[in-house]
Amino acid sequence: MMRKKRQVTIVDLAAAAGVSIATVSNVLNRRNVPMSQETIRKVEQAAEELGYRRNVMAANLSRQKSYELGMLVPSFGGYHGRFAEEMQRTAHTYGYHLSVFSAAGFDPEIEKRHLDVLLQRRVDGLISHGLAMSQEATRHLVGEGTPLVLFNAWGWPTDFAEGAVNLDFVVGCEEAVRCLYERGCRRIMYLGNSALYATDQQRRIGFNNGLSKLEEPLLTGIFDTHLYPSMEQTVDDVEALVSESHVGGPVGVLGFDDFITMSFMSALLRRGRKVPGDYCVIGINNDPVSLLGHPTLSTLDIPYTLQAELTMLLMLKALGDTTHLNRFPAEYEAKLARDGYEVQIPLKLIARASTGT
Amino acid sequence: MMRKKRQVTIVDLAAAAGVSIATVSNVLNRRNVPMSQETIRKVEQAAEELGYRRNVMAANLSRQKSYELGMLVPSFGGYHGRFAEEMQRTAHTYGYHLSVFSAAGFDPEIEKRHLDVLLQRRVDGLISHGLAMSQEATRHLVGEGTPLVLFNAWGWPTDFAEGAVNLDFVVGCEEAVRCLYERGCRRIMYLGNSALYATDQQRRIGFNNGLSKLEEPLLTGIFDTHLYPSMEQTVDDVEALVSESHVGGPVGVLGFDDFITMSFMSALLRRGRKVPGDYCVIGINNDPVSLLGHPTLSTLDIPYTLQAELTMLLMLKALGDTTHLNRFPAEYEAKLARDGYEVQIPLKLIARASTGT
DNA sequence: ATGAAAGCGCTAACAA
DNA sequence: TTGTTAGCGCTTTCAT
Repeated sequence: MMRKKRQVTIVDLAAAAGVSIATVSNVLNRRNVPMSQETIRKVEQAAEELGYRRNVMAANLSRQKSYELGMLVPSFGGYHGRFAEEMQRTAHTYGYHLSVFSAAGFDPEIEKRHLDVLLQRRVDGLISHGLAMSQEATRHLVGEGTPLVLFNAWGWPTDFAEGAVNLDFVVGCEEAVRCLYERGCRRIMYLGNSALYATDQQRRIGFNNGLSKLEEPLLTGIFDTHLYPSMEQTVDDVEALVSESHVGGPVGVLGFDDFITMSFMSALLRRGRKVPGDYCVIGINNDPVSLLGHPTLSTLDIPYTLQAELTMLLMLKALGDTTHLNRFPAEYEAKLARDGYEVQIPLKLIARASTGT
Repeated sequence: MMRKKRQVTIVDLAAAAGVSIATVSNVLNRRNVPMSQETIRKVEQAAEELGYRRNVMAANLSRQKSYELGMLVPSFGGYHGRFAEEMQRTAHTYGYHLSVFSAAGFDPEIEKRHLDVLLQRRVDGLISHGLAMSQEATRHLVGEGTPLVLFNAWGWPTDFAEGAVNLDFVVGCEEAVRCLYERGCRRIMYLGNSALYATDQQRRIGFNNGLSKLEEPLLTGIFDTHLYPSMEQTVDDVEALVSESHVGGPVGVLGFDDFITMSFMSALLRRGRKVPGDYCVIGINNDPVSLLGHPTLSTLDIPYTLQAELTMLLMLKALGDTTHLNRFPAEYEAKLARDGYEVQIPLKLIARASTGT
């Protein structure tokens, strides 16, 4: 077979340094065994001179552990890209390397393929959103042996994942509703997105919970933006509903995310409505876009670091990796104990111009 | 040593099917050697029943080839995330799997780390933007043997990369300037971003080229948004400059990207300026945000697929992988031959409301 | 059409 | 303090 230019191996280093390969291995891995300074120097020098580079495939194969983690996201855009970035950073902090793959939307086939490759690569653990592929397929594919930690997965079976680290959209949306109410809104709408079912459901639950806690009766409505051909038409319907009531004050709107909300707000402005004034609107995600518009958008902020740390904590526990466990704040442990299988990450409302003062 | 539950290997399959491991390997890899249907059936059945999953580390180690590619991006946001996604898809089309890592901004340390891990993993090839780390360091790190294909890297040495697939911001910006001129703008500004030096430079070159091709004299200016504490102040300075001239017509503005441009436009609207009317503005990237505002933003569209295909073509050539080469349109080959080391990807101007009609 | 056996580069138990 | 050696799971050459 045609091989590429032979790589430099520990055998070469051993020869160059005049020691055995075991010693080379020990030096290179800074293992906790006694060895003379002289040997260390010789080996390191040889490595430097020969331009040695460890072959992790061989190492992984041998020690049955890869220190590689795999992550699946539906896309690199918005929240998921940002979270993936944070996870890569966090994983590194704890000695792991994280590869991220995008499922290009929510394509189950692509998900399956990435999962399979990851498993074939013998990653130590998997991190994934509530997958698009069936839970049956997931169970079958992942099987035993490779721990799976979920994020933003609600109501997933507790038997094949270590747990789920979820953004608490329920409480977040409750607060958003409360905020709108306090700004004088007595007509409050939610702009949903049934295309992203699970996460939309959470928001709806929070929205309804929030409404049910208010004193005065309200005019409320839920609009599924996914079913509208354009945002203009959504606004049409919202305004039609609003005009039915004779209550005063601004109309409150909570949107599925900052994109949808910004888009809705633009449509509003385009037809001369005032925000705030005629409308108060709140988005979700604190995406950079929320700062771009005029007015700036009130939104729910996501504590990426917290979510990433807790996800990693769960993973390390599943991996039985006790080395770094003490580096987590004690409160994280407590939170884990309190929340159980589904860990909740609280969202913080950031009030900006779109909700007035 | 404490091993995890022993994996199912081809040895197990061989035993179960009553054949040798060589045969199992042949069957599983659908190699082009004669074998009886019966054997194939037996092996596949055994694999199915025992839940066999290939260990690619062992396979890669043995055949000295991984079919893995590594990619480095400065972040998962905006253009880079979108392009990374497209590259993953494209790589798969040609039988490769692509891992993407974010350098968290342009941190050279993180870049270095990711590169090193990728190299240790013996990926077949590397794909990277014009790195933040020094070219010296890059040369040293990558060394021989692993092909490197760059994207959006201008003026990089031709000796250690296979080539660079670059977005043609020069021509794109020329066209943008032309467009503004045709809309009646006789005062044309560029909003730069020196934080992203190389790509900003390309835009400036195009901007100046565009200006130099116009007939009438103009009032022009370049503002580096990176140096301003807020977009409000940038607008202040722009308006100050503009007020110096007594020329009529709208003011034309080309922004570094859609984010900066949207932000600028918002600031404009906030102080009562009309877009279009008082100002015509154009962004770059055709980011989803460009559709969110009011008015919608004219922008330069990026042909992700083309850029990804050409990047992959370059990579496959470097890998000496001739299997799929014929799947590329002949014009791609021609383009490669024409452009040489730095391949240019043309950008298309999308005229929307922000430049009027 | 199938199998035996020599690696691939590294780790780790054990011996010296 | 250092070395020997048996794997890790798979590919591939060369016999049979």
